[in-house]
Amino acid sequence: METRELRYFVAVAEELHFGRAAQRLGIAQPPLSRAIAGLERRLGAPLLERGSRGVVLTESGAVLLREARAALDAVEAAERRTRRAALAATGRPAVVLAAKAGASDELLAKLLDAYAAEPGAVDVDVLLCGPGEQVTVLRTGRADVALLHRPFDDTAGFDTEDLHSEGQVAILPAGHPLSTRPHLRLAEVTAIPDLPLPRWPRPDGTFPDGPGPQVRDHTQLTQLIALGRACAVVPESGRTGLRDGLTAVPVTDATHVTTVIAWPPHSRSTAVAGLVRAATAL
Amino acid sequence: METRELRYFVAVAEELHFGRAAQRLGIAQPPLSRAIAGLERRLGAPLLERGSRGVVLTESGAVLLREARAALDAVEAAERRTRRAALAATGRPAVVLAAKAGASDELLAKLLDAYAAEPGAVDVDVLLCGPGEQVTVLRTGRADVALLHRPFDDTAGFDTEDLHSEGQVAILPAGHPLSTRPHLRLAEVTAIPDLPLPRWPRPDGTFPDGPGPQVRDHTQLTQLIALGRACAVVPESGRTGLRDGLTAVPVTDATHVTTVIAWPPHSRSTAVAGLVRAATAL
DNA sequence: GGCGGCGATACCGCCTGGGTATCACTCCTG
DNA sequence: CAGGAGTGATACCCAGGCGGTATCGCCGCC
Repeated sequence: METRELRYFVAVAEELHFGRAAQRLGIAQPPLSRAIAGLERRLGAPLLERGSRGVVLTESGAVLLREARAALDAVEAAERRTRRAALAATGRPAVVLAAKAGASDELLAKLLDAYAAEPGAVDVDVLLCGPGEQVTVLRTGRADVALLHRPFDDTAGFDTEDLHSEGQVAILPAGHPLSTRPHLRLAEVTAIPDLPLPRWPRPDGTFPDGPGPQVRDHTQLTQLIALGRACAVVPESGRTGLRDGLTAVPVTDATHVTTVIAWPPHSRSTAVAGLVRAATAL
Repeated sequence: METRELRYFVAVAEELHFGRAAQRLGIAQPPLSRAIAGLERRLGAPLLERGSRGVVLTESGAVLLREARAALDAVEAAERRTRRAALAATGRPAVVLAAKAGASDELLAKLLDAYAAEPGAVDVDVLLCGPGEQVTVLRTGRADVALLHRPFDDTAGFDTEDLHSEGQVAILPAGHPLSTRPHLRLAEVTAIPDLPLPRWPRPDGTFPDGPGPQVRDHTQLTQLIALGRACAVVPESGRTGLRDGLTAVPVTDATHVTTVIAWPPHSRSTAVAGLVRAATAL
């Protein structure tokens, strides 16, 4: 199987429509039909059920979609990491660390300081990501190492070391009746009238259905809370540097959040190893 | 990057010789030279140093070799798993469990029994592997789940659950002076004159240099020990069903061996989940 | 029943991957 | 030192396959 075929299939499987998929791929629809048909023939597996109103994935198609995404990520990572290795060989070597924007600020600063103090430390490019993006950038080789947060991020497929565990707090508009309470239970927070929890985008950029405003980053979130249009439950470290007009109240029964440092399992980079060492020694 | 290019590069990087690589790939040498040159041009990275006596990998080339192998494994896994999904959809679904031949026999039997007793259990095809092969078959989709042994097998990149931990024993010919000892230290075993530890093949099939007979499987090993040509240090469970003429003596300071059940991190198979559940409940 | 939407098929042209022949270079070696 | 062997690069050609346009077959819906 060629990566071209996999890309074609993923496009069709995501669009569930040959025409749109072809458009997205920048080719005409007939070659796309042929390519998918060839794939099905060679695999001996039906991948799509063609109905008169678009297509749906078969069982095998769902398997291939998942596997193809992983394979394409691996190919993309191969390309990126090779390019970066070539750059590192000529110019100043660097390592890319992915972190969620607005999270673990303090930990991140300490980590960068500790690593920079190591002998042989190289430049660290910090790649700030939206929620959930770190896993993708790590898989596709745009980053060499990442700070993730269990259980929010899916650490499966990476090597990880736990760094820090913390409880969560509710962020409320200052002056809200509940903001004076010493602590809250999760059920109380989700049930606050007129202060719904926001909806975060899925990896594909779409939003789940339901109430609550759509939110893409930390700034939007704090702004919405300050405006009294939402509340949020975030790790304790998120209360540092809280803007005016917001209060944090511990949520006693929210799951603990563990910050972990994660890297691709077959990484041989000494820079990554150094960062991990510095992180675990914090 | 197309998988064809990656396969070409891996062949050259492994052979370190365009002619032999081309032969292995079943193509002529010139197209191979062109393909590699194109790859280097598009990546903007030198991959190989051409000397008059063959070629050597550059730094970037070593990175690409590692990444390309991973990517090709992922592509191969996509293909295999899709085919298997199609078969499962029509015929009798099954799950492939990889285990090291001659290891964890008892655990394996108990696991198969326990899983078979579960409601909704499917057929389990047991794929017996040579040492180190399980990791490969799991990565390339020839198996869905595997029993691995830390620290011998590299569990990086898989999800795992620990099942069992045990010490190691030295296997000696019956009648050997040391065979009556209640226990041994590792240094004593490695220093036995005329009974060297055997050499196991590397993943690519070649053997490391050094003393000791070359061994490919458990039968060869026990036979060589019975002949008084070698000794071995194996997990305790390897002493069950020991053939005549062999004795086992505990090695007190050998690292403990942990048997783990491992599966690809993004597996969604209910059969794999069932096996893992049955295994952890043992 | 006609029309619109969607995927499949037919057919064609060109790009590119693969083949053969040959070159350029570097070590050996007699 | 000349010649030959070995290795990768280059030149050139051919054809298979990929992508394009035109069109068909099928289904659902006004």
